[in-house]
Amino acid sequence: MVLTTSEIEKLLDNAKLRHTKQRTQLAKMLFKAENRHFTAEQLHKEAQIAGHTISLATIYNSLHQFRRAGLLRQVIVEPGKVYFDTNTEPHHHFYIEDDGELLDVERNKVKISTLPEIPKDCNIQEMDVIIRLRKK
Amino acid sequence: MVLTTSEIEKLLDNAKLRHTKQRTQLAKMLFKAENRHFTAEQLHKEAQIAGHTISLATIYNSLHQFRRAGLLRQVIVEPGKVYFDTNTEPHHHFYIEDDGELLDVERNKVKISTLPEIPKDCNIQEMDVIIRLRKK
DNA sequence: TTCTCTTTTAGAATCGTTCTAAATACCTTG
DNA sequence: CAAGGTATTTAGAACGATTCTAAAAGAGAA
Repeated sequence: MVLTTSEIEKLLDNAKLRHTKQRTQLAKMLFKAENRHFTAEQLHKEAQIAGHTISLATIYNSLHQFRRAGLLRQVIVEPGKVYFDTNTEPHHHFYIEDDGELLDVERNKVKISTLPEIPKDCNIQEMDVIIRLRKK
Repeated sequence: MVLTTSEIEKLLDNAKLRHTKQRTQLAKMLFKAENRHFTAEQLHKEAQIAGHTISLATIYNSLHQFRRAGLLRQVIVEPGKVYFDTNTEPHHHFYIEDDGELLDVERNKVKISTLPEIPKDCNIQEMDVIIRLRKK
């Protein structure tokens, strides 16, 4: 279930981003029915396989633009590499350490009943729960 | 409250690490009454200020040895840098995004009452809760 | 079309970390 | 204590992910 061209246009308009070939191609790859987790490098390879010509720099640029527009979220689970997540709802993650796979955990599957006192001069920005798994 | 030389020796013995000048100096800097969070670079600077001659490579080597021995834990909260934590008990973290400061949150301050179902072929390795804060 | 501003790009630069190979330190054993 | 063997340390190179740079290409407005 891929977005139509006009849906992509709307998405880019909302993000206040011009419609360029590269951004349109990326948006079509990313915003489908199912959410996905990926790194910039993975997406670059995928785009090349799909026959798109897009430089790695543009991938990085676009991912950060999408992120600023609230269309993507970063997930940090491993030193030296950033995952992006098309699921921008508050939720959590399983991280399978053996193969670097990231899986969504719905928010309501982790019930947090007590929170610590927040330092007085701070606001909560976000809360990440990462459940690290190893294969048996 | 710094460890005595013989306490450091015991600590290195338990970790099955030879007593070298560098490891002893680092252990003395790290294992004090209060727990601390730091990066390899920060520790390197600190060691130099204390007048110790220790290369960055040795800092990295030693930190990983201490980690393997269960004396340190890694915390990953930011792309492209690893924090170490002398608190090896299960616990959580505040991360103050403005200045990269990491604070411990005792385990019992976050009560997690429901956990999602774990993929059948996996075991839980660890669970990280990171509460990201911004200064008002 | 022309002008201006934005976007893309290849490649260089950067940053934290790891690797390499040589020098040094440590610990036996004779 | 000296010799020999292994472990450790080190400077600097290498690395991998990411960001930067400056130039070329593209988009939109007049």
